[in-house]
Amino acid sequence: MPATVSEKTIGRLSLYRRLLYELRSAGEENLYSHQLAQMAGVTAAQVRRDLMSIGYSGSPTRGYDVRELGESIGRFLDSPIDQGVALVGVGNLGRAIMAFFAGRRPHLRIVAAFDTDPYKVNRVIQGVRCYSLEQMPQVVESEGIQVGILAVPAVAAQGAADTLVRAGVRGLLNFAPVPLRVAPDIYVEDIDMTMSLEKVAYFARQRATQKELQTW
Amino acid sequence: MPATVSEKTIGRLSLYRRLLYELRSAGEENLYSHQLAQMAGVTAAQVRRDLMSIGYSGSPTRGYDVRELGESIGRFLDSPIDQGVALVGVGNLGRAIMAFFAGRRPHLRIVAAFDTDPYKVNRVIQGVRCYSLEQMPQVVESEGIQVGILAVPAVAAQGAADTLVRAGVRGLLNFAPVPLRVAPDIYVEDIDMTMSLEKVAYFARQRATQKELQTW
DNA sequence: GTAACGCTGTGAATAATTTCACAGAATAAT
DNA sequence: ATTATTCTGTGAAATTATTCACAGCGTTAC
Ligand SMILES: NC(=O)c1ccc[n+]([C@@H]2O[C@H](COP(=O)([O-])OP(=O)(O)OC[C@H]3O[C@@H](n4cnc5c(N)ncnc54)[C@H](O)[C@@H]3O)[C@@H](O)[C@H]2O)c1
Ligand SMILES: NC(=O)c1ccc[n+]([C@@H]2O[C@H](COP(=O)([O-])OP(=O)(O)OC[C@H]3O[C@@H](n4cnc5c(N)ncnc54)[C@H](O)[C@@H]3O)[C@@H](O)[C@H]2O)c1
Repeated sequence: MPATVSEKTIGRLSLYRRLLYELRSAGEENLYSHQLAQMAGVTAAQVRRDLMSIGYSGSPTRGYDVRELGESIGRFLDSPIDQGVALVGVGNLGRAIMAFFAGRRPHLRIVAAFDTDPYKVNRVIQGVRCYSLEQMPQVVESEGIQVGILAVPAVAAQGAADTLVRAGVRGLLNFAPVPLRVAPDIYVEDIDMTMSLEKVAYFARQRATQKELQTW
Repeated sequence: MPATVSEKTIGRLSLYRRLLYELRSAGEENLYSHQLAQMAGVTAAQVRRDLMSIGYSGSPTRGYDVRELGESIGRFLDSPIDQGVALVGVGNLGRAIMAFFAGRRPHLRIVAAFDTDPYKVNRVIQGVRCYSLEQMPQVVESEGIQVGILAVPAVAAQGAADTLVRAGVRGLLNFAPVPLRVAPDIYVEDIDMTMSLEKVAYFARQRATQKELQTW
């Protein structure tokens, strides 16, 4: 069991757990590494290697217990106490995100939203209260929020990140197409849709071209 | 100049180009690898290594020409002819995406949307016509679409992917939290917000804990 | 019993990615 | 001119991530 677990492994564990949850709903009780691997789109060795890091062991004959493994990943990934999330920027994307996460994982839910638009402040959207920026330090403090989602325009992203971090947030999910400058002990995950779409366009084109050249 | 360029490098090149474009708007004409690196949040060696793959050379004394380098990345990344994109699923997320990409890069724009909801079909949203699923093969064919964005509910994602691929699409940007099963010559990029948020929550917590234990 | 099977857990090998470190080059200063 | 400076481009090294390959085990079949 390694001291630190890589970012990639954490991501895959999250995926495995979701797949296990679906299997459990479907009534499955056991599965082998190669089955989970096929569902997750990775190799069986990868699955077993990832599971080493949480210290869960399967049986050579039955494989893994769907319920136990799911719970084991949960104990590893989730906080023992519920983690509240703050969303900054209640625009088109922000509202879609609120709708998406509403009523999902209770361990990790959006508990407060922030926006500069006075029309949005004090409204309740998807069951979540929208506050003004001035209220952020107080709300983040009182709710014990450690995670922030940035869905503000690019120009406002760095400022919003600074305010969140000053208020006590330790991790950021950033949708603004701007690399954030934060202290090295703050974790930032960027979701850069423009970059992702350009990647898809590049490789789609490349594969199409390769296909044409396929003469062997 | 390597025969194939890694996915990660393609992603960073997309980012570099955006940063260069901003610099150009700000009137900058030259910059060094360490400056671009700092803006992109990577090392200078990484920038130089990435630029090797597109075969653009800078000057040891002036660094890189902002305009030339941007154009050079464009020639490498972009298709010589405009690439149209199809969006499937005009819900909360789909509409936010349409708003976001509307009027951005003309090389790579959403030219058609698809939805099963008869209320949405034949409407024009953000300048983009919404079609029924039955029209997909015909529209994808006539528009020469190679790239698809999936913003449909999880249960509909695999079916929508299959329909897109059958119609001729070679690359997919998938927002549904479901690993897609497609032919190996189809490129898929997943944006899994649940996984990303869980990663942030995990590392935010871990860093916070480390800070507490910081006794050295 | 015990032999055969097909899995897991994991050291070792391999592959991919990043960083180091420095020769070579363009310029500026003298 | 010559020297000093500070960068780029790139082999080589280091690091990180993935895959191979197999010993060992629980189960089943006979
Ligand atoms: N819409 C998308 O699908 C999409 C896709 C990729 C990236 N993004 C990025 O996500 C961000 C939000 O996009 P959007 O489409 O929701 O934009 P939007 O304009 O619809 O919403 C932005 C919201 O942020 C609020 N805001 C502005 N400044 C603020 C500040 N300083 N503090 C708090 N709130 C502030 C605005 O009042 C508005 O409600 C942008 O950075 C955009 O580039 C959006
Ligand atoms: N909203 C978010 O911020 C968010 C975040 C992460 C992931 N997602 C994922 O993105 C997807 C869409 O999310 P959403 O919030 O926009 O959902 P939504 O319910 O608002 O929209 C889904 C849209 O897809 C259409 N649709 C349903 N079946 C279809 C089919 N077979 N073909 C074409 N269109 C079909 C519906 O009519 C609807 O317009 C979901 O898979 C969701 O899990 C959304």
